[in-house]
Amino acid sequence: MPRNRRPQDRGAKLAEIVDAAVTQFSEVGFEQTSMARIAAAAGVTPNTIYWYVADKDHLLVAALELLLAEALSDLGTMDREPLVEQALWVVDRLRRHKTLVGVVHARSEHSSVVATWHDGFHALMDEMVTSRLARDGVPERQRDATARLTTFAVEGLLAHPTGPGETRAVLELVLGPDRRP
Amino acid sequence: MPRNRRPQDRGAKLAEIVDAAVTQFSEVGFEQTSMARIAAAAGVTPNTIYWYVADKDHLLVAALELLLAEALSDLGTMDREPLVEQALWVVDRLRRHKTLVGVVHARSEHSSVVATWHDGFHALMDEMVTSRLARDGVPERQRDATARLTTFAVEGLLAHPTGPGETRAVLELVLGPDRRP
DNA sequence: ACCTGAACACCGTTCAAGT
DNA sequence: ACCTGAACACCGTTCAAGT
Repeated sequence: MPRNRRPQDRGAKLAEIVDAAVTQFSEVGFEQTSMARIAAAAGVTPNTIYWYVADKDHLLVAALELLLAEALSDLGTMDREPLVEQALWVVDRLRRHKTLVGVVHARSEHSSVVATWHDGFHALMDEMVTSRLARDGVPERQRDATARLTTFAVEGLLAHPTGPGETRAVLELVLGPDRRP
Repeated sequence: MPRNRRPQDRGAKLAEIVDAAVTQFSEVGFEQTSMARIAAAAGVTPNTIYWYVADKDHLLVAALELLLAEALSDLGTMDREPLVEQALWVVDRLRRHKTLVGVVHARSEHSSVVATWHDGFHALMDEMVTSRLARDGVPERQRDATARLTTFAVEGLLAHPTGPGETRAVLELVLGPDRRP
């Protein structure tokens, strides 16, 4: 009778695979994580993964989308906090997945899915930061460059180990209270 | 009679291999470049490379060292130019090898040679920028964070495509003329 | 000292075959 | 529709063997 057997399992199984990928990518690293390893963690055979995702880069994008969605949802809570605090929170939150910054840049060169996700991510970041800068009264001429610089600072802080004081100092240099006129 | 046959060839051959690696890494990308490809470009068999370098990561470091030495030597020419111009020149100069930024970050996680080179590179950058900031009269408290931010900005500009105006705007935001009191 | 041919373990991915 | 066993082409690296 059921035209599609277990119609809700499909999404659930995919989610399991993506969850396994997120964990392995962040703990072991993208390149060091074989499809076989992810498959084992998800309780399937390596080739089964290919029924759910096209290839390893699509799996990376799925993992990134999940991570981003969670982070954005949590970030919503601190909507009214100063930008520096929000950026600081993002850095702290994503430190766990710092490996992925370099991986995204490296893979973007030769995988169009990753490149497309990467572009969209930056567009989103730019838009979020720019609108908040506008709200804070930063003059329009400075907004674009400040938004770009903010993203670069966040990526740089993620990719390189920096102490708490240093991290705050860098972000305040970009978004600091002295920037509000 | 010669205890070591062709004593000067050793360095020359190594240089050929590293040159081939630099070219292939920048044109095709590090991951996409197989040892076989580098070997072919250098006119040797794949396994011959292993007589000169320990592994692919050591070859990457050799390539980075060559690139950095060349860039620093050329940069010496513009020692007296404003910092913004120097940074702009560096970005423009290294755009050809932009792929390597992400690769270094990605490989640093699991290769100690690459990690060590990466650390040294940042220490050098910090020192260079800090000393120039001091010369420009930037107060000591701001120097460290500004130096860090400069590196992050340069890396960000390299990793992401940005137009000339945008690139300059970002760098001026960090090092701009308005920063001199 | 220098270089090679042949092999090793492993990788992402495919595919014919099962249910 | 979903999953698998077995295979494919390729990878970085090793090693015994040559000169």
